Amino acid sequence: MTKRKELNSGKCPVTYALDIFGDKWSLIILRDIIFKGKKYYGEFLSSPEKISTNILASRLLKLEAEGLLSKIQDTHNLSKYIYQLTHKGEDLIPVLLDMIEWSVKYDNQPDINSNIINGAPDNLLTRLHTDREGLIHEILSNMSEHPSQDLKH
Amino acid sequence: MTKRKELNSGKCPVTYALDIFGDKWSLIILRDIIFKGKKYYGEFLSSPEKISTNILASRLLKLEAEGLLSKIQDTHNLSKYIYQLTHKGEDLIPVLLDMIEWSVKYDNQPDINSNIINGAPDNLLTRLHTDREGLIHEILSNMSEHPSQDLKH
DNA sequence: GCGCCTTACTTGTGTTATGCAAGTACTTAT
DNA sequence: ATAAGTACTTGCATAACACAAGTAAGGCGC
Repeated sequence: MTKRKELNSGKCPVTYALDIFGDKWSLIILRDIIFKGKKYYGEFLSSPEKISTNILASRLLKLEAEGLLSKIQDTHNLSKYIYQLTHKGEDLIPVLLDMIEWSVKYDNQPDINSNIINGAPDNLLTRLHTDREGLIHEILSNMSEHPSQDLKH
Repeated sequence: MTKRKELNSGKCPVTYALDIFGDKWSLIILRDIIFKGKKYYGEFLSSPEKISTNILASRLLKLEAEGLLSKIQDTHNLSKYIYQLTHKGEDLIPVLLDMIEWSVKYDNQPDINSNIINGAPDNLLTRLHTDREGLIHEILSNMSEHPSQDLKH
């Protein structure tokens, strides 16, 4: 019983979101950061989806410009840069989680259900319903935990 | 404390999803069906985002081929076809809702918060947290309620 | 039946985005 | 000093897209 007004405001929220991350590569990059703990340009290049170097550079620039990522120099290797999520980027985790839940439900590849995303928290699927908040917090703490892996000292 | 295995399964769930609806236009079409109650080719064309006719046709074909939409002839006008969501398509509503929530939080256009999506249920934002299931059911019932609008008798 | 409008596309053409291979500049390791 | 690592940039071929026009089938008035 909802009224449907035909007036158009400036921009619909869905369009706002799609203009920022509504392409395949942006979300692949975000997935790599969120679930695989990646942070370097070279790490993104090594993903099985094989993103081109120019596309990766342009997407990182755009995601940074839109405030989803921040780029800082790695103090332990000045030729490397660390890309990490801002709060605006972190708040996209629910979108990714819903997409994963949907895919697992409808992708009938046999091997996919046993191995959701390499590096994602255990029991991700069941916890989506029972402990969504805790799951998101674990993902966030996993991300901040990982930078220390690369400092070999 | 999650183990990160480096083995790659055939296809990651995020990639599966993106290969199906990971472009701007597919999600615009789904938004129009879900929140605006649209169902005809001509209605999709009239959206403010101005999708081209050939792109619309190719996307409708793909979404149907992927099982997100079903296409049936309108029995009251045989030159028209009704595009409607399958269950697989309906299960994308949570993704759209999360995207809307994210956009409303970060899009600082002043007029956007007062008028979320024309035709969407009232109090959508607050109900995202307090009554997510009920909200989804209302969206679904809104969709099935609307076909009767066009049968004038 | 015969125009004429509506509806849902298809086709052709120019422009934009992407994919791929190679090259550049700076930093680090030997 | 030289080589290797890292993060890009550049040039070119290909694919996707936007735009305008055209086609085909159904509905409607007469």
